[in-house]
Amino acid sequence: MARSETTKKTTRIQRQKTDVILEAALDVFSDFGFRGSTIDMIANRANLSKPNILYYFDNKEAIHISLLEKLLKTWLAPLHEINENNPPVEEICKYIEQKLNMARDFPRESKLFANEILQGAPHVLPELQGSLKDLVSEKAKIIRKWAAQGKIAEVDPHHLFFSIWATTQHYADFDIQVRSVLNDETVDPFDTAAPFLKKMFSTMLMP
Amino acid sequence: MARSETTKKTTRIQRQKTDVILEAALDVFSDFGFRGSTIDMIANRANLSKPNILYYFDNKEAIHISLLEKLLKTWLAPLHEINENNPPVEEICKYIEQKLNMARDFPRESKLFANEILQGAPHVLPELQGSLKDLVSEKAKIIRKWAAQGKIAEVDPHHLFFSIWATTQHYADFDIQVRSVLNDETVDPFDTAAPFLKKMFSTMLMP
DNA sequence: AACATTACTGACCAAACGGTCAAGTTTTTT
DNA sequence: AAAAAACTTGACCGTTTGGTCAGTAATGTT
Repeated sequence: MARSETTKKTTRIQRQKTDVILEAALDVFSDFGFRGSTIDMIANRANLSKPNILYYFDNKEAIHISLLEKLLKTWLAPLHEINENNPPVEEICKYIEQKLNMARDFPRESKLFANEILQGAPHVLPELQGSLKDLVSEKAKIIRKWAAQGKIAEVDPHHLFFSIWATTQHYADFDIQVRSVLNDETVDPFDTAAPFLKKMFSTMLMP
Repeated sequence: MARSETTKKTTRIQRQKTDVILEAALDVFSDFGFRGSTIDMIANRANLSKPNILYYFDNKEAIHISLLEKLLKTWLAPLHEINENNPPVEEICKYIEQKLNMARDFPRESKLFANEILQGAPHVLPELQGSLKDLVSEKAKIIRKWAAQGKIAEVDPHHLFFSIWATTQHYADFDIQVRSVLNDETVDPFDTAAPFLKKMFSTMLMP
């Protein structure tokens, strides 16, 4: 077991080093996937020795899981914020903007998550079937309520969320393809994506 | 160099075995990514010995590249079919349906491609910047023409394609997440996704 | 049947990898 | 200042992995 987990107190150095390691690991894992990454790559990026990494984490998998746990919390935060009492279309557009900003500002996290899901979610399947599913079905109820009240058009709430996730995360995960196809360095894909997506979803939701 | 590439003629056995190998490799690569897959895993799945695999392919990378080349051809076929002279919304909806059917019927190919792009497209970057970019800008012209003629609403053609790709492929690549959130084995996600996506995009394109 | 070509495999190798450990250094505590 | 605790690392180990090769078996050709 990693030394840092045997004691109760966390020291200053422990906090600093685990942060450095996780930061480096995010770089590496998001670029090469779990199996494509090596502890040596993480150690080099973090300017630490391999045994030093393993002093703070039990093994390679523990680093990965630690990253995913951190990620999941921030990843679901915007969805939590959807509020039944605010104007529906505004609320959805705000959610889209937040998700798009996250894709722009945290592309490594998005790719890490995409990698994990692509491989069948070996580490986060319980969370998908638990907290994520519950949160989504809670928010789906709100969407259905809005539709029943005539505030928005009738739409399948689940597919609405899938589409928002897919379109926003696409700009982080498929970044290289987006830029290859656009091939116009003067324009940031995210700047033009935001109005496009907002228009698309608000048009669909218009009663 | 692989024996099969040194001679001009391809024998019956060569065609059979390379097919078996590529089929097994698609299984493995789409599940574990390039780096997460081993030649032994492919050999086991194909019921062949490892050296026998390497008799037909130079190395692991050659199998991967061979798969990607095969994939790219069929992957872009539906986009080619978009015809300027047909009714715009129908034409886009047909494209969406074709892409969604491909995600349903060829999820392994979709995941293989997603894996490749996520890792920065090390093997297909030239194709993205070449044939894909050219094809997309050709079809973007058609979209803009339709809009100028008032046949559809004004939309950014590139983001339109990105959104179609993202939403349709999402059901293959993020399959595990989709099913975790829905958790309703009685309904096939693809069946309900089709009308949802068609409605979303046709509403947006309505002039 | 004799020969040539193609197909196949067990044994092997070097490099890469995840992980360990004893011994040393630095920091904190008293 | 001394003792204790926390931190760091070079050297090492067993396993996995991509790939080779010499020799054998099967297939096709004349």
